[in-house]
Amino acid sequence: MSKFFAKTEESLPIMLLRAREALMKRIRPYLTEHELSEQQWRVLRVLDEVGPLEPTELGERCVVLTPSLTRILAILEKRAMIRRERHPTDKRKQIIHLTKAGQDLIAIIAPEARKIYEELEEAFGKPQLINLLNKLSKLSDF
Amino acid sequence: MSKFFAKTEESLPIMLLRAREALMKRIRPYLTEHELSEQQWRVLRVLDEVGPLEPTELGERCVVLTPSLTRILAILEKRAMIRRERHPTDKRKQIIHLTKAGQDLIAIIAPEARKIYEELEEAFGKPQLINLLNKLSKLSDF
DNA sequence: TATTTATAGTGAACCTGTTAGTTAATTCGC
DNA sequence: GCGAATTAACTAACAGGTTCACTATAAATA
Repeated sequence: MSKFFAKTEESLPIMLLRAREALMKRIRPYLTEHELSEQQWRVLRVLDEVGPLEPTELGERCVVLTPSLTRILAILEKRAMIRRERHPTDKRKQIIHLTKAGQDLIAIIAPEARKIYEELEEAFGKPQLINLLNKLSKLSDF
Repeated sequence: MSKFFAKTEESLPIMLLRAREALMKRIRPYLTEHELSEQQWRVLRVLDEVGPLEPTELGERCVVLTPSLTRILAILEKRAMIRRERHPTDKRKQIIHLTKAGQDLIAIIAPEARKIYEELEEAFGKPQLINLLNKLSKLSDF
């Protein structure tokens, strides 16, 4: 038996969970302050970076399944952070736009989030982080 | 600005999520087959490896918050996979035991799970995995 | 063209995540 | 010993994760 999963608590899925938790524990307070969930925050940021998107692609980029995204978009729409347009040629699709209010919210929170990443980079070392991201990327293709 | 979080989709939290998803996508079917959630599976495995535990410590080891654990234990108890004992000296506490039925279920599923980890090790390289686990461990202490 | 097949988004059901608040038991400080 | 603070477990409420089913539209194909 391989050593690295001798114990459940040291198994890769758990370790990925723990590591993520450690990060999010720092970021969450800033989001909570503005009544945003992690997932809502991801949706807003991706829309800001990539531009208007169809829900399906938005979900893939955010790693959110479409039933969850349906609910998230309903909430964000109610708060006027996003708006929907019909797709010009395919009536099944929508196009999700970030509103001005959404952009403004991002502008407020982004600097805080960036600061945390910079602390991480300092504590961890940039080459180590790059290496880690590469490994995670390979793992995602497994 | 650092390169490694230039895009939300390549940020560390998302990459950790993606990597975990890739793994769990393979493991989940075996759990679903036996009507177990990921979290229920973790609880059973930890109890099997560590022995009887108080809920608080069990939750920490499984990376499950106590409100979730309360619900999970209720389900597992109803299915007779675990049983509860009162703590001998501290009446606030419980001690959670794995039952024979729980052990049997683990014995059925564990080989399948192990096979997937071995595939991963082969595809990824053991040293790489060890290195990855070490990095994740450091990250957890951030 | 008519029929089948595939895709986009939603709805429902169930479990988990997260925060906040509750109760009972224990421990600490006086 | 007595009241205050702490701890263990639970409950409640709402959001998200996961699977399945459904509707509407589009694409494939016969």
